[in-house]
Amino acid sequence: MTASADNRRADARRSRAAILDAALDVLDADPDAGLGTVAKAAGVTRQTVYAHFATRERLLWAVADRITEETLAAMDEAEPDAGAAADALIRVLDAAAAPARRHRALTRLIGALPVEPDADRERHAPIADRLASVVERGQRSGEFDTRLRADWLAAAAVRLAHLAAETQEAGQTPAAVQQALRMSLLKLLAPAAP
Amino acid sequence: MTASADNRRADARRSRAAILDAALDVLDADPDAGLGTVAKAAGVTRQTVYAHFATRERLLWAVADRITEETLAAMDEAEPDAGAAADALIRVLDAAAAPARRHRALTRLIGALPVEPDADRERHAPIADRLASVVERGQRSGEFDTRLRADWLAAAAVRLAHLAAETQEAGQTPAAVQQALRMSLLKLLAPAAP
DNA sequence: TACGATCTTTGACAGGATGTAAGATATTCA
DNA sequence: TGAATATCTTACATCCTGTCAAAGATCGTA
Repeated sequence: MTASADNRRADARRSRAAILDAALDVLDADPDAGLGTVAKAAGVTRQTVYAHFATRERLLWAVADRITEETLAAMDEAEPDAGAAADALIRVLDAAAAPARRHRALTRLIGALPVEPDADRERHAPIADRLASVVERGQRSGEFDTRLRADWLAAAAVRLAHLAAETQEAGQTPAAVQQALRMSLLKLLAPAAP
Repeated sequence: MTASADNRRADARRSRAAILDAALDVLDADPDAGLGTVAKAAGVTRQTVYAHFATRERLLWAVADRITEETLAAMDEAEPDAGAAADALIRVLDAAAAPARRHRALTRLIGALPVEPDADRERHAPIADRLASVVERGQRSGEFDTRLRADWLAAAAVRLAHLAAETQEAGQTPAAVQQALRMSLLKLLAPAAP
């Protein structure tokens, strides 16, 4: 009764992991690559891919989960509970951006998947929650506005961070973009004037 | 030398328009539909589609252009130059949201297309420009903050409007979402405190 | 270590979509 | 009406997704 809920699957686990790794690489380099290409990169047959993921879309979702986990880990490492809420928020936002930036094409691809809104929300819930709790901390401490919902503010912060990332890709200097983002966030989050 | 740069194409124009119309309908209902389905809906053969659009992707871009035009028209009808800048901005933003909402699935599909950042920016330029000039008007009149660039503020407003649309789809009451959006925009755009 | 269960491989197939091509036919404009 | 242009029909090549079945390899365990 030692820890092995995964009965009988030493090689199966290996394959699954290899496929996921390969999918990360291959599909990020070419989002239109077929499962055959992924399989080859994983050192496995196409049919083995199907043995683990019934459909292309399911594989994509599994990859999405993986990126989400990376993101969560990066966020947690950025110490959401330390220091001023505003600083923490920016720090965590920045950390969360890294994995998505690392897998740009793949992120686009996954974002384009047909999705029921509920499942989508549930998928992003852990990320949204972490941000929302930073916002809540700021609201409790008086740093942030309490008239707007924490989840709204958290989501808005994410959007602005995305915009900043894209603006930067568009060629503006990182410093200028960083400053625009920071000022925008501070204005948006600022508590009501007395 | 009368206006007919489109030499020799009375029926060709008809077909092209029919195909575009059909693509709007069909692909919005089912983004995975094949070109055969589009052709049939247009009352045309698949090969005729290829005669007008060398590839599926090109057809999609043509559809995107069409939606962009719809959006521009809707924005212009919302009188960007009338009244207070903040009201105008919200009004125009709201008008711009309608076409995208009308073709939800299609918008997703197009958004997922592989795209060179430059081409993408150029494509959205007319929309961004209109919004930016409303922002500039507000900046000149002292309604808006001048420390942030007008194009940044315009883009930020678009993101927040998107967020509002999604939040509403997620089940929150339109009134609450509208209010959150309005308050957020006003805070973000507000001029620096003396 | 040998067995039985689980995974993987091989090979093959069906269905469907994207593109391409050529010749015949119809439409348009002049 | 005649010449140019667009469309239709038919056909083909290719790629990708999914599915199936049987043989082979690997794993955990008795």
